[in-house]
Amino acid sequence: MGRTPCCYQKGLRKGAWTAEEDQRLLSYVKQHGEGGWRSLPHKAGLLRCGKSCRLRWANYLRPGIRRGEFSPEEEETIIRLHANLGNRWSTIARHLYRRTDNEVKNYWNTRLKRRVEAEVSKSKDHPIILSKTSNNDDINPIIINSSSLVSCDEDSTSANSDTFSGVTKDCTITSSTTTTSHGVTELLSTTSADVLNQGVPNLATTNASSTISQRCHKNNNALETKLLSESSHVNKSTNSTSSTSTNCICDDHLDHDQVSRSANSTSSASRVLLNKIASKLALINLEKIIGSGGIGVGGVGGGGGGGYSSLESSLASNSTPSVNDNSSTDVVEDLLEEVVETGFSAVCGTSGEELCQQGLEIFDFGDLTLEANNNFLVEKTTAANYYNAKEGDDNTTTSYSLDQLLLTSFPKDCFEDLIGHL
DNA sequence: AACGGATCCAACCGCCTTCCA
DNA sequence: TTGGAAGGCGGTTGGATCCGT
Repeated sequence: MGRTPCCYQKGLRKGAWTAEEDQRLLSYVKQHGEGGWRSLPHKAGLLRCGKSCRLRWANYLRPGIRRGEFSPEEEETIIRLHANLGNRWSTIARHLYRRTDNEVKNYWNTRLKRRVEAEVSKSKDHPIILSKTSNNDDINPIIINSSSLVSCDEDSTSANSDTFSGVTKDCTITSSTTTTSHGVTELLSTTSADVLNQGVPNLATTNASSTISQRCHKNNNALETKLLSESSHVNKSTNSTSSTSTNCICDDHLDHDQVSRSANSTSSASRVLLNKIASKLALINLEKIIGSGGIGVGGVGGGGGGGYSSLESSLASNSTPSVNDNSSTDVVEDLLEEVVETGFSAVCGTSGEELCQQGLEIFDFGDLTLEANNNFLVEKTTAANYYNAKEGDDNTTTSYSLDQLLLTSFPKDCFEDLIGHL
């Protein structure tokens, strides 16, 4: 026996709504407001179940709903968020101006899904090479195959998944002829310290973020030492044709020429892949929720008319709470949820005021725009501007290449610190 | 013009979460 | 703390429309 439909009742109408029914529903809700859906049909004189009324209102009759063709910007947003979030239509819809989840879902299923799958299929022949061919022939380059990125494991319960946030997923890395699975944190650990050193100053122009970059640098040095040691062991104990994830990861330098060659490709397949990487980076930047004390905030306005979320509006009032303040737990959880959903980067401080005093810059890694030259355009603003943001304020943008973006990862223990606080 | 397959999308269904008494 | 009601969400369906033959 199946579950009885929640609104099963003999004599109720189903199927397409008539103009008269719409009018009845519209005028009733105008008069009495939303809610009380179960009793609404009877009161409004409709032979429909409450659920059907709610859906009709939410997806069709509610004032302000935008209908019609999606703009290219909206399409790109859907593709990017879907890569991050999967089929979380209501969440995705919240990032589009006045679109309903149902409409976004339909648009994905009927148009975008096929297009993206076709692009991804094409991209199988265009791997992106992130690591150089070493002088040591035993060390093979890492090749992140585009189809592998697509197959990133979305199941957080996977035995191999990186569990630090519950949302960071495994990526399959193809190295020569072997295929191995890695958490994205591990993947990003391929960033070498000296390259990090070159890149971080671009991102760390303030005291506060310099502190973070120093920590990052320190961690990366330790990581590199460890990996080099492991690599040397592996290279001695395996023959030269075998390839392991370890000897890939320890490679000293990124090959900027190769990265450039891949990143400069103008094929649409490559751009789909770069967008995918951008999406993954948005998740990876969860790790930047860290800090040396309380909690700060990240994210620059919703953009595209998406409006401010509850989190953003609470923060915009310069009232960022301390994590030690129990009354602020909800806000902190909102922050985490927001970061998880959008990929907004977050940085630390104990209050909005303090962040302002530190002159901190806030980068919005959740909303990367892929430029014609295959660089990523990142919105940024100062904490002061963020907290005192007025509608219509423009944020500045900075262009980063793929490898520069890769430098923005931070140690995962920082995130765990924060979880500990909660 | 008629037919049939493909596509679109509003609406339904059932599970899950949240709310509240 | 608990259980029922209400609401939210995502998967799926089926009728309408489009389009090629």
